[in-house]
Amino acid sequence: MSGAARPTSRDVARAAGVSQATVSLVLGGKWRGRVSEPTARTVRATADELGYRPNLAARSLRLGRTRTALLVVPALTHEYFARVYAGAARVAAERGFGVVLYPSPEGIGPARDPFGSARAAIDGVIASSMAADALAGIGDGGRDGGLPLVMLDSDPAAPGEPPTVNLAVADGFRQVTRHLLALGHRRITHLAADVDTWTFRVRGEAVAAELAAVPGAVLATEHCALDIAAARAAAERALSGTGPRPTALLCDGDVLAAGACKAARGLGLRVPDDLSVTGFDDLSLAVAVDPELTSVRLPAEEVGAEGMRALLTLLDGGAPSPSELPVELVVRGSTAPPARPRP
Amino acid sequence: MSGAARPTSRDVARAAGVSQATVSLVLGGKWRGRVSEPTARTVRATADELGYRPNLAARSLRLGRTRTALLVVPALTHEYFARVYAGAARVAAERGFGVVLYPSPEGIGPARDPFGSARAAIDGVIASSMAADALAGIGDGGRDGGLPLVMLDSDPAAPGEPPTVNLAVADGFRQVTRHLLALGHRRITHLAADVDTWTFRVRGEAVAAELAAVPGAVLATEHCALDIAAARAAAERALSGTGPRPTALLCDGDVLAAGACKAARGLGLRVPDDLSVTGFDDLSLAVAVDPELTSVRLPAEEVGAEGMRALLTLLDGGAPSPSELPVELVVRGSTAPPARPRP
DNA sequence: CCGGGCACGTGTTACGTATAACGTCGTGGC
DNA sequence: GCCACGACGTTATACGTAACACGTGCCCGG
Repeated sequence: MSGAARPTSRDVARAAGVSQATVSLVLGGKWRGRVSEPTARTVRATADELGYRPNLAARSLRLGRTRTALLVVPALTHEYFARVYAGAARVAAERGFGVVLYPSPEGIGPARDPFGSARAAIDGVIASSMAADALAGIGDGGRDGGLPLVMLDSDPAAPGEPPTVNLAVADGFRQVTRHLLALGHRRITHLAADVDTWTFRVRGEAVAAELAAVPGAVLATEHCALDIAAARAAAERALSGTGPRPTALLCDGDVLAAGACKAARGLGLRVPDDLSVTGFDDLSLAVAVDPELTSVRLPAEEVGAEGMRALLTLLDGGAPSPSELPVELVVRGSTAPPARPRP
Repeated sequence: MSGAARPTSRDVARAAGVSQATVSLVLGGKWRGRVSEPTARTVRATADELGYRPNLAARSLRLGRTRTALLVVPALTHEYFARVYAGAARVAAERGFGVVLYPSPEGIGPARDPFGSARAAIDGVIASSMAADALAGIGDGGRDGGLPLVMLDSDPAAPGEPPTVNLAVADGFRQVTRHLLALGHRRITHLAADVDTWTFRVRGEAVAAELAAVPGAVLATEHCALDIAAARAAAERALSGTGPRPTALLCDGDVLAAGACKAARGLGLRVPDDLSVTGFDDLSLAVAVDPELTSVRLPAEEVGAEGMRALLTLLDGGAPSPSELPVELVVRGSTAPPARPRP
């Protein structure tokens, strides 16, 4: 069925009338001063004609490196992580590397050792901060097993931390908070994801710090899980509690913001006339809902790309410096000045 | 830095006082009647203690198989394909396989041979129909290069087609059409994606066939690209053309439906009171927008899972039968009986 | 008492590659 | 005229695993 077997470097050598070693040298690019130009040309032509592809398994075995990185993310179905993957894969491909995914424990089945065989076939790991829990469960009691590791969206100041690639999340939240304050909002509720990772922890502080600078501004916080239904329920709590109602909901993500909008409509409040809502992440969802969400754009692809660059530097023996990528406030239709208090 | 090197099967053998061959036999599971139970136990214990992991490169080289499949999808950022991946990865993991992604040519850079090195390290390919174009450009002039291949959402009746896993897309469109007809809609516009693959081609026919059975029902079709902005523009064309306005927009996907809803609101039409809109795919987006979309739920994970099962069957020398997975209409708030014609 | 089997392992090899170590041939310097 | 040396390749080996093809003893039937 499959006809001829894949040609090996020896087949190429035979066809070109040289030794296997020469083929390896030429195709490996380290032949300067060892093989003549015409011979090299012949070898390349022959390899091309036979459709030769080096056997990666053999190469990996010989070199002890696999040219494959592992990317650990909590869930690919979240657009942010899909985009992180895309960026990482792009940079990897440029350098002849592959990227294999480990998309969270619950996604892959109840393996005792979740990495399973992948562990042996990779040169390094890029791990999302949100996946740190999964990471802790693997291998030699939570150690990285000696594998080069790059962390995404993890606390850069943590002691003994591996190289990190971060988003300026705190800055993003300061920006969005200032945007609401500038519009005139003074009663703001932070709809916070109940996820205990660095990237989420810094948000509340950033919001509080900005509000503290404005006399009369009051902050409330409502926690919920990272899905629409939970966000809707939390927003309903925030909007129907006793005391004066907040005029703006500052959400930890576009998904939460979408839930908040639904809660508002359910309560007969119009967005943004009666209630301003802000998102975060700037997913495609942000422009799919009505009104479109004021949000904060994250360079997700660049996070993946930069993470991969850092890992490659690490593999080359270098010491990548921690990087922080800027984010950008995108104002759309879900925010407006607060309605005048009812007479 | 990394301290001790990874233990090999020979290290285990030395520590356990047996030969490397014995270790391989025991750990490979084919030792029944060849190695005594106590010896086997000792070997396993020693391997465990040393933290032995077989070197996958070596194993692949020896066996000529890599236990890795390639999944070709057009874009991971589309939730449907992320879910297909999840399903495929789950089944693969159960069988000790890995899944590597090839997420479209534009996503991975302008490599002349897009598969690049991945090509050599895989045992088989699962390809989404939408990625057929990308597939055609690779390797030996469009041939599959002898690699086992499973197609997802591809025409099962095409001659010489590899094994396929399909969704009952036509049935889904018949269901959604009947739903609209049952509500009383007679002027329906099909907002169709301008993608020329089987899974999209069959839709128009299905809708037309259902409408043909109902006297007085008229069908229009508007084509657009698969994104929100394009859908919105197309919907505006459909809703503001001459002649009687359609009372329902039947969309090829939730993304298009979201765009259609925005168009409706922009024109001052309420959904579903003035216009019914239906989606397809039942992404998380369907319940994020307001009103929630009547849609058709696709077992995306199961498509990936079934595709992987078919590939594994193929690799075992079997002949998987084409499978068609059922879909399910989910009625939500974006559809209602048409408004009475204005007096 | 001897030989055949059986239970239990072991020696050896090959997978395809990269590279260190080693020729070989021609040529130029002295 | 001879040696050293550069240019050009080749031979040989190791990476770690799986599995084929053999040993060893030992038991048991004859």
